[in-house]
Amino acid sequence: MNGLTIGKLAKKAGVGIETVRFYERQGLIAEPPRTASNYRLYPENDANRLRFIKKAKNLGFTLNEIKELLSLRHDPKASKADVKHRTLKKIEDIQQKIHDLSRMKEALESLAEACDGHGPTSECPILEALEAEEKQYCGH
Amino acid sequence: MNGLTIGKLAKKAGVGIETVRFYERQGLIAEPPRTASNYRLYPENDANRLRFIKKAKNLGFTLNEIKELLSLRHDPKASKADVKHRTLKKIEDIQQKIHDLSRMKEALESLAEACDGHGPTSECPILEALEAEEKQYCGH
DNA sequence: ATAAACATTGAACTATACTACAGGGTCAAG
DNA sequence: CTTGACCCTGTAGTATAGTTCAATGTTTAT
Repeated sequence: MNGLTIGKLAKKAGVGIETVRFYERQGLIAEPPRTASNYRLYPENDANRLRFIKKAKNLGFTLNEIKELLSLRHDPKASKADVKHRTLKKIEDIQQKIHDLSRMKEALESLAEACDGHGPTSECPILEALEAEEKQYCGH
Repeated sequence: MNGLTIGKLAKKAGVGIETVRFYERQGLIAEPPRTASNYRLYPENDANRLRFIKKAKNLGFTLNEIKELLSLRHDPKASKADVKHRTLKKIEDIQQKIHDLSRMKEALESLAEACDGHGPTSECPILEALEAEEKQYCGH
């Protein structure tokens, strides 16, 4: 027994069956081989691909961005230099996201502390969290 | 001259005018005072609020989640303990996101290295990036 | 062998988050 | 005092990411 039916795959990846078919239409997962009775039979590894998509979506990437991320490895019509260039750009995006999340986390930690009655805490740590760097660029 | 018209505010925050009115309808920003001629007049600080919303959206939070985040400070009908509890939960979410992004970044760095012809690199670092921890919980 | 649980397609429907009018009023410059 | 850039409300349309449904075929368990 090799391969997963769409239901097994969906369950393993924690997504809906319809979502799997939707991702196939969108080109996020490859069309799998079919059984004699026309059932899709997925390689086990597609569960990881689906889980990746799920997490990446949770991290604010659109399906199109995720498609790009997944196509970075083995892109046949792209030079190594081009792949490297695009990869470095993605890394920068991600670095920025990590940075923003870290600031948000700090703000929430400061808020949690304020809840203990320990103070003094800034009046509005959450808003401050992500605004500081803008000021440096824009000078408002 | 105190306060920003909706157009000035939108420009300062880097969003569309319609978006500002939409966020007002959704309860993400407060209804501002109006001029005699019924124009909205926003406090300067609302630009920061809008920028926060923009960034948080980019980090994968929905408008509803963002609303919750913004209401954590000064929630009148909630005990300090309750606010603290919800805040700690948000911090965990964020910690998880940072973790996932870090793994993704590592994977892309490994991919970028592979582009230099330095090797050997894993065949599929991107998929591996986010799948490892699942295995530990599910034992597949 | 028959019912329950699963699979197929295609099309319609939903939620979220905007975005674009239409039809009007306001304001600042020349 | 008009022209253009701005604002108002309300409604309708769009993009993204699914979700549901109908009508039908297949597999599995009793």
